[in-house]
Amino acid sequence: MVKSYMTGMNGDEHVVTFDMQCNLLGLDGLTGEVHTSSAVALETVSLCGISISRMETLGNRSPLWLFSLLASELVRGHSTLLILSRKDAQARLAAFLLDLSGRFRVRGQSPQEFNLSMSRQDIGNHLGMTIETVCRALSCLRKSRLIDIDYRRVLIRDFDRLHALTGT
Amino acid sequence: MVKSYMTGMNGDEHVVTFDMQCNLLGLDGLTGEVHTSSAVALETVSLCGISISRMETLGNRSPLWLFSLLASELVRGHSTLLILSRKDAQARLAAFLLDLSGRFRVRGQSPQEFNLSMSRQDIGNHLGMTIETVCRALSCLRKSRLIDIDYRRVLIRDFDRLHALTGT
DNA sequence: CGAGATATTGACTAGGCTCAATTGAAGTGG
DNA sequence: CCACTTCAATTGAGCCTAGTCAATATCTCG
Repeated sequence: MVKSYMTGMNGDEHVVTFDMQCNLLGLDGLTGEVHTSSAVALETVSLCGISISRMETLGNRSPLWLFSLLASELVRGHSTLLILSRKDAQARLAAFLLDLSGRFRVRGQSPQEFNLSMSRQDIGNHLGMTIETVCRALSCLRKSRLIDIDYRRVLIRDFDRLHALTGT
Repeated sequence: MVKSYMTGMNGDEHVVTFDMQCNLLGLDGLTGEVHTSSAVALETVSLCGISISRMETLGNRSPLWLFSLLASELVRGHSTLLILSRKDAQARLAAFLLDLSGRFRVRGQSPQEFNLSMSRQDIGNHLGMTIETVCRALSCLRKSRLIDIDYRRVLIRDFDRLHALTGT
């Protein structure tokens, strides 16, 4: 798991995405300008660099593939936007956990039980809420029997109600 | 001015972007799947359609141009994300107005005085706040002598302080 | 085991939402 | 031209969610 973040000129950071295996990082650098975001690994990772010229070659060979990739990122961003601008703390957490769950699923790992690689701080930063609110919302979800959570270990107990909570 | 919005399955709408002359609409359709967003014109507009195959041709001719275009949208989305997740009502409005101002500027129109083509409702929806909060925040900015606003007519009186307010 | 980081929980406060009333603008038809 | 309707915008009062400040609790790692 790798987190990507942008840094404001006041030095404040905003966690934009958490990326996993097979994700492409640093697409924001394709503007030709500088990268607007940085990234740090949250655990030991191996990664593969792709030069701009290599990207160009790939683009020539199958432009639609690359377009759709970028467009997907665009759509993903819009979804995140929707959640951030309209949902309350619990709904955000629910959406966040379900997003992670789905990404574990497509990678053949358990969508039901998994470890959070990131701190509460990072989660809160990413979802636009304080670390305390993250804790409280998680506790609330636990008390409602929607999830079990013990530090960074998550077990999803009720996918349906969790999904209903997100309102999407 | 055209607004693009996504519709949740509960029928609720979220205004994702406001687009102007020379903007490309519907890039989300490049996933190859369906478009995730719809668009409505807020005033009389003329527009030019580009087919997927035409996009492919353009992509072959100058892939980097198209990449950078999509990447720019990506970065733009991330900035919006940052504002939505971290700023309060006044800062969001300030950022919104300055964004519009800048876009008028590059199009040779007055960056200082302009008309809002969209309703308070749309603004609130886009910025993730209620219509009442939009009004109150605008009134507050007016009382602070940062802007003049009369219905949809906006005059920016103090760019510096407005920019400072956004905290970016 | 101890130190420092991370997480949880509580009490209080504040910014934004809800509900409600009023004003202003833009038509519409007689 | 004016009464009437309709919708957008503004403003106020009260409430509620999430932020702030503060105190513990638990984990991690040397």
